[in-house]
Amino acid sequence: MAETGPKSRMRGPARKALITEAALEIFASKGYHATSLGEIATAAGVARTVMYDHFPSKRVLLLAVMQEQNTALVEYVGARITGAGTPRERMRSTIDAYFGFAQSKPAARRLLFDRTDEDDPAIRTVRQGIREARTQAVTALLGNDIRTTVGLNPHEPIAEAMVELLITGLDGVAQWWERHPDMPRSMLVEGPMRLLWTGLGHSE
Amino acid sequence: MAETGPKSRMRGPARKALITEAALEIFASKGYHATSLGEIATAAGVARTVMYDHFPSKRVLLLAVMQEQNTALVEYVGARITGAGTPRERMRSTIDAYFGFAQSKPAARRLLFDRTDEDDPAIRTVRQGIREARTQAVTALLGNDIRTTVGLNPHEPIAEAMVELLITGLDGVAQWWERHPDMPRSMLVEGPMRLLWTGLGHSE
DNA sequence: TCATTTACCGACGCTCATGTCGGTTAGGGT
DNA sequence: ACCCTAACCGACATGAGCGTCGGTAAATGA
Repeated sequence: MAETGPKSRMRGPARKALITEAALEIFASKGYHATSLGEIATAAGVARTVMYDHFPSKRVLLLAVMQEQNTALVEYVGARITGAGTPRERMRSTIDAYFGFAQSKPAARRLLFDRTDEDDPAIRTVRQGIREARTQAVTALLGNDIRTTVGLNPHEPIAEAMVELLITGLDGVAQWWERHPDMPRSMLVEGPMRLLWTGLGHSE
Repeated sequence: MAETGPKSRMRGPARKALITEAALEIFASKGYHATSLGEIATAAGVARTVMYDHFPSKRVLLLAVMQEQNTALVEYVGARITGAGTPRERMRSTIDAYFGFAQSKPAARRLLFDRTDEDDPAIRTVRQGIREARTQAVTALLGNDIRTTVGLNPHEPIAEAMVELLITGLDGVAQWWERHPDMPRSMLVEGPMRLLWTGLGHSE
């Protein structure tokens, strides 16, 4: 927990920021149901009931944190994905940006994309929306290449499945990176680029 | 819930099988913390306390179901992955087998591989073991191709990351398939095969 | 038929977490 | 210097879920 000093009374927004920060870490590490508001409150240096001065319920708190981190993600990746350059350059840049996000905000990545606690309808809906936005963005990025190389209409369902393969695969690399943080980011960008652009079949 | 009739007393193992079956479905659909033993008991057609005649605790029940379904997975996929044929043929066969498992036992796939409820140390450990076994098996399957085409020593860490990319990517396709069940399995096998063997870069 | 095993259940105790309410006091505005 | 906004907290009510215990009656077998 981040002790801000022995005793001091903060202004609303500052305390709220501390709370969302703590909530992000704990929700991401333990999941929604396994974390209690008391835990988050303690980590934020405050009594449990103060939570209700800022958020009406545990669920709303989680949803607020998710929205907040999603806009952070969009700031990280959004510009790269629609930028200039060849598709290959844009793809490398996008992958790099996503790994940058995963590195500097690992808890946010987990909270947004790990499939956890989706029994709650509201949580499920929000996550689904975020995932669909990601899929759509990548489809727009790669649509042409999917057509010319794999020979698929990017609007056909099977093309969507291929985009899903890329996205979840790259996210899997990001998860692997959490367990092997010594690997330099550049290598994690170049590896998938070679694999995906070259393919496995060049030996035949 | 599967009503077995108005009233009849089953022998131990039969009732136990009903319980694990119900537990698989509900644990997979709602996650560990969000499901109660009472729910599973009702679905199994029995009072809640009967659960304790078969399993000492909720956690042990989940772990038992996971172990059970993991051996089912090994039966599905194990033979294919070490079978005969070119690496490409074995890879196609393995992908097909995994999709077959995902199709016929979607709840089992979710329970074994979705990253959920890993706050519990025991659950985390078991899942990690299952995932590592999967990674190791695929590394053995593809090690040579990774060397000859991507130019990586299959024992180097970065090669492990690439295997992780493949595995999580394919699992992502399986997840996508749950939401689009009309897609024929053969197409879901051929799509990734073309994508991964051909690569995206043949247009340049 | 009768005894024994065992599948099954209701009621209880306990813990833990959410959300409410009223009160207290620090600190900024005037 | 004083007031009053609002940041903060303790105590309470409520409910859900886990695990225990002792009892009941169905099935089995002799």
